[in-house]
Amino acid sequence: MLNMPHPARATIVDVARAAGVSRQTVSNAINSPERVSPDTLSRVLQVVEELNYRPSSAARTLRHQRAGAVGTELNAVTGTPSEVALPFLTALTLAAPGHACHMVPFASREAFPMLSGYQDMVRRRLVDAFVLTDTHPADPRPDWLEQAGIPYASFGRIYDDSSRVWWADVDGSAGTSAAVAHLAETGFRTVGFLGWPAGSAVGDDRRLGWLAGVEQHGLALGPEAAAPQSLSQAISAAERLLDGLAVGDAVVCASDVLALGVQQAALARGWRPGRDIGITGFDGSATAQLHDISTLVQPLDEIAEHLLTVVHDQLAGAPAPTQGALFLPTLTVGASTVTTSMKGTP
Amino acid sequence: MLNMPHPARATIVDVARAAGVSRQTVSNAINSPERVSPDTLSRVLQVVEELNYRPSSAARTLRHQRAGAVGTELNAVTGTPSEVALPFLTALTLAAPGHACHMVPFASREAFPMLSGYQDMVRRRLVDAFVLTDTHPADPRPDWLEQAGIPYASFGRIYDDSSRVWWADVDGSAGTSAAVAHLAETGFRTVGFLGWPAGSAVGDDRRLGWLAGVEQHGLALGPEAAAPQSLSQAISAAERLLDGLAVGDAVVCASDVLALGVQQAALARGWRPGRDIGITGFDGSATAQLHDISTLVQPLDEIAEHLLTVVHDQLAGAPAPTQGALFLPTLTVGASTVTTSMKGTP
DNA sequence: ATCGTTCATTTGAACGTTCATAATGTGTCC
DNA sequence: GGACACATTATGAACGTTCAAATGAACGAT
Repeated sequence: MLNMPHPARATIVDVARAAGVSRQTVSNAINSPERVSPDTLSRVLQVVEELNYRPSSAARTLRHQRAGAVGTELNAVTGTPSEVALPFLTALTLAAPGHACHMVPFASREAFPMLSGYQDMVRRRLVDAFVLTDTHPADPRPDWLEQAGIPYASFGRIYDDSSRVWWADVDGSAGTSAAVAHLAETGFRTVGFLGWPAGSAVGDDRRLGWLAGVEQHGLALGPEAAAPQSLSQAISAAERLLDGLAVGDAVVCASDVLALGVQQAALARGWRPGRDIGITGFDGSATAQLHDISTLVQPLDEIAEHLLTVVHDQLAGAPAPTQGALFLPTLTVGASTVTTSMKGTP
Repeated sequence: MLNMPHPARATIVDVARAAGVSRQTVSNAINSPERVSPDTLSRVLQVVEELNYRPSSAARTLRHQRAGAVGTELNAVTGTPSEVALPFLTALTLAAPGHACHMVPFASREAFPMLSGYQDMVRRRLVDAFVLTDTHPADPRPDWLEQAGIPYASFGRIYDDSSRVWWADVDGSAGTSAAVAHLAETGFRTVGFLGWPAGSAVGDDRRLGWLAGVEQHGLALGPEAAAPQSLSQAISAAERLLDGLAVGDAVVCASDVLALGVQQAALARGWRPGRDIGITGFDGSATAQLHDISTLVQPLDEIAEHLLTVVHDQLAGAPAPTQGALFLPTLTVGASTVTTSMKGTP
């Protein structure tokens, strides 16, 4: 089996030879340029360019005892994957080079993740830390990882224990509150709410923002309803909700799929979204974009940046922050709250 | 800065000492068990378990001159990311351990990918090869990589040059043809088509399957229309299309979004999908699932498996295959072609 | 002239693994 | 009994990098 020869890759010794210096000087030129005299620096860097040298990450990992990589689990169980999973992974991947690391996804077909999967990756020195997603109340992973001494950061609050601070999340309440503000500005006067069945921490939070927003802007509190994250059930719930609303009212929703349900139910009874009824969703998902629904876009870039900082700090032994971090979503306006024929003050 | 001590990780020498053998014997016990006598083997493996030893991938990479990793680019440019991007990445990630490797995603905000990004990852020994996605006619990447001697495999045909064989794709024509067969079985007699504007290789392929299917099953050829991958434009095109169809007819679509457009247009004129009009989409995307549209699900697991085999073979210097590989999509039936009240023969 | 100080650079060692090869023991055949 | 084949285990070296410590040179201050 004649092994395909990799295109000749220059090593640090090749560069050293070509520049007439030692290994270490090349290493310094790259990692601590201030330690190298200006003329040797430029000479070395030029050779680096000529030979297209890049330090081997494997050798670095071996030497530093640090993989320079962060693992993250992809949900592979059949069912509805989170609508923001890919954009979030993309945000992490984009932010990683700024933290001198890269992402390593992993997945299993087991319904529930197992610690051993996480542990193995660390033991094999494939990753130093993890970014968790879809963290839910009673999620065992924060406990596991903490006891195993494995750094992590979670996208989504960690509910069990308020002493856990290694997370970042979207400020749902502020988001729906901002949605109500937008509806008020646009001219809607009564605002209802379509959420998830009570008990979901994320959903309850978003509901509170609706209540606060309606009060703060002196609007009329419309009815509320709940449905799970399924379009058909969202439509059913929306139909009941619309029975209690009139043309000119609005509905704030806890997710984009729920908002889509309201949109479909409205269309079914001939109400034009954005004109006859205002609808806002939550998450900034592709679904909202596709259906032109106003939605609260999660600041995934900021969150990814923050989470990588958090794991980096843990690896560096920096003191833990005092609390998790909340980030504000931003409203993206679609046709579901404003149409070309602007609503005037009646 | 007190560095957080990694939980003590056992090395191969620790295992060797504890088992009373040499490094190499431990290595053999793990990599070539047949070279080790049965009793030493079991003794060593037991110690491996006790100490929870896992070989350092960094040391292996350094020694083998092979990263054991495959890179893949995430499309980070704003716009509509492919609906199957995440499921496909998940499929790759699931298949990777079977090929003794892991995936490394990367991304940039540049509109067009640059070779240098790919080259750097190889030079840093972060990855050995790449899986390309969204390959389009005149895509420069296959050329680049081939000239740089970097192994790759593409999800999606490589159009420029039929001598390129390192790809796998979905058999679009067979897919739409199967969709027509399903519609025929279900009782539809006239079948139209909603595709993308002519010139898209993927779209043209899927259109041919519709034509062939209609002929093969002796159905009536309905009208056809085209729209880009945007819901509003799909709806407009679908409205024109439906004008030329009657209740009881069906439409095969080149994508799930287009199918959604037909569904929405049908609902708008009071036609019940699955009963009054049959609709099939393509891709098995979350959109189709959400809206309960019959769709042709891409066999992503098979494709991922195949692509990893392809890059592995290249790395091993195996002879190139004679052609790319096509995989059949499978039809998932939703409410858009069959409803609870089964269509009988009239 | 001698001694320290500082700066730029070099050298030896180590990170953990596996390849190539050597050493050891175990029979087998004449 | 000795030469040979074979199975099993052990040793040295190398992959490419960076840390810690050593060397050498230039410069003042004494």
